[in-house]
Amino acid sequence: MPSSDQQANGPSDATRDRAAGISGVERDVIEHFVEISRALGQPRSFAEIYGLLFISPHPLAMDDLCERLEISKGSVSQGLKFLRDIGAVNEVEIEEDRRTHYEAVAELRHLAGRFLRDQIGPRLAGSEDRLKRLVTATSNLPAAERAHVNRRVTMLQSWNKNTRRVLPLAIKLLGE
Amino acid sequence: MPSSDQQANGPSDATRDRAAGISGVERDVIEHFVEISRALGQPRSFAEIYGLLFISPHPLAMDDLCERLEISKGSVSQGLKFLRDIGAVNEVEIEEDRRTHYEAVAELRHLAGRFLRDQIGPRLAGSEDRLKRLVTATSNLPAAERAHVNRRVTMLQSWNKNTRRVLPLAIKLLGE
DNA sequence: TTTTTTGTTCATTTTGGATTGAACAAACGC
DNA sequence: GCGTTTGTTCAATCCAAAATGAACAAAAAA
Repeated sequence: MPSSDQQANGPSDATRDRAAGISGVERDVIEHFVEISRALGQPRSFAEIYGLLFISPHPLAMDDLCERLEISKGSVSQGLKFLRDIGAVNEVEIEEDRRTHYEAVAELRHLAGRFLRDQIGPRLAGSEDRLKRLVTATSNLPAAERAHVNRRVTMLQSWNKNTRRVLPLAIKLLGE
Repeated sequence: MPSSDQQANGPSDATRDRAAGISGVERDVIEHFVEISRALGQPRSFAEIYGLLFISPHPLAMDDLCERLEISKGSVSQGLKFLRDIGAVNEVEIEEDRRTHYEAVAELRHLAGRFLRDQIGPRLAGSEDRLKRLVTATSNLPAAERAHVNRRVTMLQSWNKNTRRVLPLAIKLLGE
């Protein structure tokens, strides 16, 4: 009876969330991650998944996440894929249960580093390409406009360069 | 005739945007800011306003922004309020025109600093409060859970502390 | 083999937040 | 005073992105 054991002992806790077994403290920790992830423009469900894994004392499988967070299987699958891709969760093999379980990677430097590298880095690279093309487009502009536009575009290039220089340093500093 | 002069000379440009006078290069620069701002979770219209001001050779009034970007007066008003608040634009007085005009503040360090201080800082402060309350809530947990939850919450506090320490440094580094 | 369990994909639905536009206020010119 | 111009506010609307859930595939158990 692997599917109903969570009903068997946990749910007498008066502070649990609605139907599923989310205690008050767990809810608060999850909400903490939801807020952070909103600031980073990531969907709420992703943060909920990471949050529950972060506070859980043992790895959880997709089913557990669906039931306890009350979100759909599709969302959990997508969320786990994202979290796997940025290295925020690890797969864990559990004896006598063939479902793959997940645990949260709990190292700030690792998390931030991968997030910045995978989510922000590519955007900065794209910007650089776009700005290069802009320089070309600028060159066949009436002379009057050209000077000013060129100054601005050059400025944007230098902003990009600075940002790419500082991000890796910031990540390194985060590691204590 | 201050309102229609833009129709008098600019619009013969074949690469202009639909009805309003946005040239191809201008459009690209604006789009550049739109992408950056999306990564920061800010509305498109705000980025469009800043972008047009950034590339414009002279300050613009609300009317100009409405017409050329084809967005509503309400949006422009809200966008300018936000940009004023974070110090991304300056008000400029123009002779013989009582409308207040705006110019973009074009210093990366200033922009990033104010944005982080005003938008991210308060969130981090809020987090710290929430985490403090969490520590209290944790203390009346069954001993078995308490140890683990406490370790996790402590970890979150240290992440917060590190982030607050690194952000100002990163801003300083951005200033070349 | 057939059935069940586990997990992914993707077309549709839902929704949070951005945009609109009308009502309003405030400042200026007459 | 009265009309006009400039700018803000906020309820209603709209839309892009997130969530859903059914269809599907793959692997294990029967």
